[in-house]
Amino acid sequence: MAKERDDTIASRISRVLADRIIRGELAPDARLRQDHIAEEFGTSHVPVREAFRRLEAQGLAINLPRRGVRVASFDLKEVREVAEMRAALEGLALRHAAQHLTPAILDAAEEATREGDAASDVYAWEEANRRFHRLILAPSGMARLLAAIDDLHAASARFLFSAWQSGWEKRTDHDHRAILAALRQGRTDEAAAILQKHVQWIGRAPVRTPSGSTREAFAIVG
Amino acid sequence: MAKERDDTIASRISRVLADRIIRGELAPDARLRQDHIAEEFGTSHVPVREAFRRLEAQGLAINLPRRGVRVASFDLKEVREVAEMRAALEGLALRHAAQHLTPAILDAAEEATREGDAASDVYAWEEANRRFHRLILAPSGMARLLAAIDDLHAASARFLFSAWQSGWEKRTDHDHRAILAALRQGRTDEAAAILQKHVQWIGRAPVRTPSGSTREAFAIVG
DNA sequence: CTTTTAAAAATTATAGATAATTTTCGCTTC
DNA sequence: GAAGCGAAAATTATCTATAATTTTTAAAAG
Repeated sequence: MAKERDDTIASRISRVLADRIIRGELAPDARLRQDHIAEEFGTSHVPVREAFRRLEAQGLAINLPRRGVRVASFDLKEVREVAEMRAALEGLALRHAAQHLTPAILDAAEEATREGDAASDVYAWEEANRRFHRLILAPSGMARLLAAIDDLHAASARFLFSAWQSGWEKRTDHDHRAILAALRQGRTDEAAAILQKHVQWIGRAPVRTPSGSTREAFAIVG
Repeated sequence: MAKERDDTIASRISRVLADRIIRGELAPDARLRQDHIAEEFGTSHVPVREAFRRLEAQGLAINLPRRGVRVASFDLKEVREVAEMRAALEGLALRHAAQHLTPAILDAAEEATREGDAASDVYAWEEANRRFHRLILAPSGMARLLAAIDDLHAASARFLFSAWQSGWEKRTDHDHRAILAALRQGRTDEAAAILQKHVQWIGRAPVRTPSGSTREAFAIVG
């Protein structure tokens, strides 16, 4: 079992808080009070503050010195920005990963696609989708690039969960299959082109606002 | 004068350490001892640890839990990786910035190019080069993208200072001028294409190793 | 002369305490 | 009822102290 020996309290707190922010349990602009969080985790506030620095760097929280840390807010402009950054970086990663892809990896990616298609809620779909992308990009072996993409996926997931609070409908992911088909035939440029288009597809869904009315929310659905 | 009211000790420490790492005053793999740094800055080690988390996120340091923080090391593979990430992201930023560029901005960028050409040492050149890139990309208004590019520029500068320890020779930057010419004529795609090629140009220089022999070092020179 | 071992020193990670600042909330005034 | 004011409470940022762990040093054994 993975001992948490090489894991500080700070990193554990930052993972848990990141997850809550992504899932929307912590709403945009919500204050993150260090002493409250410290108490919840049964620690002092020192590791909590270190966790905050991590969340800041990931773009999930913003720090206003002396006035506390808040969950970062976002808007359609940022959804577009993240989509375009993902297109640029995932395209790059795929071009490098292509030559290292094995049939086994592509089969695993296809399985992830099937699981995504069968997902009955948005959380299951997101997990499968993220696994698909990671599977085909990780063989690039570009650590810095992959870390940047991971942070963008976290942002994407947040947008998605915010927009699709309920009412996920199953659908067949034709893009994923087209990407895999192109990769299997060695048509890397075509695979990268589909991928770049794919992650820039922004879906919209109606969400209920706190005031009871309805507005449109936007999110990356690739 | 800029009061340091909205500036924590931690952020000041992280800026100073980042600068030292970039300039090579702190060598790759050098240990960063929190108590020593705390003493130097006349603080306790708590803000030092927060600064470490920032450096980690920037890719300038790596943390081994319980075993301390070290200056991140790098190799030719990472130089290439950063160059390609810069090409992808700066290309994206320029395409968005183009429509917001004014003659005044382009004039300022041309002035930065002239200053870079006239620079007599690598530090002055890097400063002018970074200013050129920032000037033409900032009008994109894409905060997350620009922050990512800033971190990549920090990495680039580190590679550069590591390779060009001495012996900087003046040269005229034709790429910068070609980019500006294309932008002035509204040929955005051409400008972006030159920029993407430009930042992937990797120069090489001989460096003396600690053992007295000579090897080749590589760095992004755009 | 290398390897092993054990004690000593240094270092990290976290807790608990405190000063400074900001936020909250009730009271007053318009 | 809105706007301003001023304690009181809450919160942040930092420091000092301490337990746990790692690294270094040096001596002992092979």
